[in-house]
Amino acid sequence: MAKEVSLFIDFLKTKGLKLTKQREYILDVFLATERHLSVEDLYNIVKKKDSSIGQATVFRTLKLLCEADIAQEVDLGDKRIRYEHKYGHGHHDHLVYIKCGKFIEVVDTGIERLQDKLCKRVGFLPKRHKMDIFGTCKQCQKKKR
Amino acid sequence: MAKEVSLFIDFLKTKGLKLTKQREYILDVFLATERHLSVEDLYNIVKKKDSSIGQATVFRTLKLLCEADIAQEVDLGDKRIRYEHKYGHGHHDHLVYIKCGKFIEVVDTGIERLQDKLCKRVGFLPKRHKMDIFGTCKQCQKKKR
DNA sequence: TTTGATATTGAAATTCAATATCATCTATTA
DNA sequence: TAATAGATGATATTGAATTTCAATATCAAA
Repeated sequence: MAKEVSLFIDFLKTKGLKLTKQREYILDVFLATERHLSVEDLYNIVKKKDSSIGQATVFRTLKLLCEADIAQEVDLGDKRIRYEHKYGHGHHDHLVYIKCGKFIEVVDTGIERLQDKLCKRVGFLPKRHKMDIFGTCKQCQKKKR
Repeated sequence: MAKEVSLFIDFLKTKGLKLTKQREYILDVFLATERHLSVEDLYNIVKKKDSSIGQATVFRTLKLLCEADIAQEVDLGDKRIRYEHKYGHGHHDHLVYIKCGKFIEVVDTGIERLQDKLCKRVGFLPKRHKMDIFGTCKQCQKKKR
């Protein structure tokens, strides 16, 4: 069993909530998918296997997963909330491939250090930051569009 | 007359569009406001002076200003599209003050350089990026919340 | 001027994702 | 088993973004 599942069970327990088969299944699918999913994306995958699961449940489960620090929202500027895996993924930025839709997570300690310096310089106490670089990967650079 | 106004006139001309008093007034107010405005924000300011101007016109004018490179969208993660001045403001990142809502524009050449390096390292061709740091300024750090 | 072609406007309608509501349904416990 | 609390899925609602549409304004040409 993935660490995330037992984490989720613990989280639900402390909140007085229940592990249902819907929640379990939604978490399974979420963990198995290495992409930035919107609620609708995840719902579409989930309903292929079990068409009885409703979009509302997917929505609510994702919120719970965020509360449990298993998932987190990402904003890639496409006007939809997307979710990514959080557990086991420390702070990171994104390189987002604008043509193929893939992304990679990066951390550059040099950049992080300069960000802190910059904040200190102007008397700013940083709480969180986001840095996303949008561009194309080698494969995509060959494509017309 | 602000440079932006003549820019806008030129833009409209090449597009076969007209400079109306509504557009002119909306641009005036936009330029006079040093904040990240949503359509609604700008509309609320505009209608104080001229209550006959509709929200749709503000919306459309902001889109035109973006096309003319006078304004640009900013996404500060509050789930609304905001607009900032673009003309005369080169690329920059933001330090956003999460309590008082102010922000400053920053450019750190060190960070920019490291970003480019990072991209080169993974064979990624960057097109655009955004980096926003959210935190509190000195004044706000004293406040409870 | 006047006209006619075209662009613009404001109000209202529509869209779309996010979220809330609610009448069941389901598990667990007394 | 009954009672209780939570969960579910269908559907309704919200709110910002965007489009529609009939009325109006603009401007070059007559």
